[in-house]
Amino acid sequence: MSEDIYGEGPLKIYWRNPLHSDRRIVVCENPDIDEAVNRLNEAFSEKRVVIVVGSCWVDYRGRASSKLEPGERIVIVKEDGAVLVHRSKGYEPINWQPSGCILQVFKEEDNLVIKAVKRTPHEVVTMFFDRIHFLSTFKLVDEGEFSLYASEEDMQRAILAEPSLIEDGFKPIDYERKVKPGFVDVYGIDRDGRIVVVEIKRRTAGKEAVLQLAKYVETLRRSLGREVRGILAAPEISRDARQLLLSLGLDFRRVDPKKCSELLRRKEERRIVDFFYHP
Amino acid sequence: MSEDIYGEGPLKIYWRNPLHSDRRIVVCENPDIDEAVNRLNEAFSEKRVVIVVGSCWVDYRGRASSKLEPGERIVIVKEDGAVLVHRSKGYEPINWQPSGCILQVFKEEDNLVIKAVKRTPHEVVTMFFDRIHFLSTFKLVDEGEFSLYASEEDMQRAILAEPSLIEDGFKPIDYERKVKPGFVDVYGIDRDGRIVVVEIKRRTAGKEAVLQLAKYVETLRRSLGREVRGILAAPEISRDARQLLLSLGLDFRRVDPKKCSELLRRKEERRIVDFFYHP
DNA sequence: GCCTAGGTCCCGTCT
DNA sequence: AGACGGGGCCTAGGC
Repeated sequence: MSEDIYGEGPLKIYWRNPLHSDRRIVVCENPDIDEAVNRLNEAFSEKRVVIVVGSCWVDYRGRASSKLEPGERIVIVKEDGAVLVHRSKGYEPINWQPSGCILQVFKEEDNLVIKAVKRTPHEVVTMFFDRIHFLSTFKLVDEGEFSLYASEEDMQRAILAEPSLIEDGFKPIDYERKVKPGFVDVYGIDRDGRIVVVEIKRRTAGKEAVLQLAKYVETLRRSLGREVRGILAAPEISRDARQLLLSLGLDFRRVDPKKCSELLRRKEERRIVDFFYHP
Repeated sequence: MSEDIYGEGPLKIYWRNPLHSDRRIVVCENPDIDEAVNRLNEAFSEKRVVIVVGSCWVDYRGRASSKLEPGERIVIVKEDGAVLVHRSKGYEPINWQPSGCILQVFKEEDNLVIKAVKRTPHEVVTMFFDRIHFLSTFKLVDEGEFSLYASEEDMQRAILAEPSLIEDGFKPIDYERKVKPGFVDVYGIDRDGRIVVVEIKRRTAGKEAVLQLAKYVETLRRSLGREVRGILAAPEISRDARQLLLSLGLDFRRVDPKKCSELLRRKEERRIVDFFYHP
């Protein structure tokens, strides 16, 4: 068995000093059951993240119940009590417990037992290990922000379904329309009968987006020999891009990708309800 | 950096022998980027399971897109190419890729980059590591069977084996029967010879379940040109759903998933006993 | 490839 | 608390 301990600092490493108070990472290779029990108790009380790899079997009882026969798996226990039992294949854990469950660890008949209990609904996952290949516990530092964006395609579909997202009276004619050097996202006419080209961007539009729109507008203007309006639809536009947009006589319309995907979902829902109640 | 290698046998351990052909577990603590690239390439080509713990940021592009700013996380890559990025809290991975994606690993500007690409839909998850706390790769041996009880399938089988769970005189004719778009869970006739459609839910049935049943009843009524009864079988039904159910002239029957699985177990037991004692 | 439906779905939100 | 709907849902099964 070897053990390596890293300190708080990003690069300083403490070797074989389990008592160092700053230790953030503890790795035990091939620990015996007693040591594993100690390490896990320590980890659970300190709300450390735990990874156990070893030979285990698992019982689950709750809304349903299940039995997993022995085999080698990866078990993760997180700071908030979430538990995941992963096999060597597949996206999903074979057994699990969502966050907020209470953890117990003990030795029973020479096996390591980890019990994760949750209430409402009452559910119990019990993991039995007869061999632990390795066990590690961590204090992970993670303040990184996570941002999720809906797709540009959602925005396009939402605009086609609800053209007033661009402006009142806008009527789409076509989309993904081929113009010489590419595809126009949406193409239509405004309330005064003028041709409109819409360029959609899922994120803050920069000068590149403006130039792309300008290119399409210019191409169409020439090929049709008539006035063409250009509208940039995006959640935001950068200062420089707005400047450029105005100087080229183009318009900006704020469109939020998330709202677009919600709008689409609502439309779909209504379609189904209408089908049932007015068939 | 230390490294420990276990052999095929359950207890025999090979220390610091990276060339041993039987190695099943490789653990690298605090590896540098080049070593990590080598280990990962080796692991991916040998379809080993990988766990990486370190400081990383993640980009996702596909149906939607997302950005995860730097922080310490656990990344798991499985034999079949499934990828999971886990933060220190929560049941769900913050980023992921389902099984079947193609993996690339390389060094770029002193960072370790793991790229997981999937097609249909085309999706890319890119993970950048600037520090790796530890990296381990495994050949997990896992042939253990998994059994789940009290699923909707158990309820279906129980109803087919014991149709009085629905009502006295009910006779099932078919199950998983295809109707225009979808499948009827159980299909049969009641004591008065009327066609019955049964929709099974393993938990409290909501309005959606009622609408699902209504859809099947309506479709069959039209295609058969005769009366069709609809029965929703579930442990509970929500107030609103019950209201809707009644207004549509459908019935509810309380059926408990656990009792279904017990019934099946008892039937199975009896079958085995009968086989041995009255062959 | 599409569509349909289930899941120990999980999770946020609202009543 | 329950109820409802969304999800990069994932996954399995049919066509």
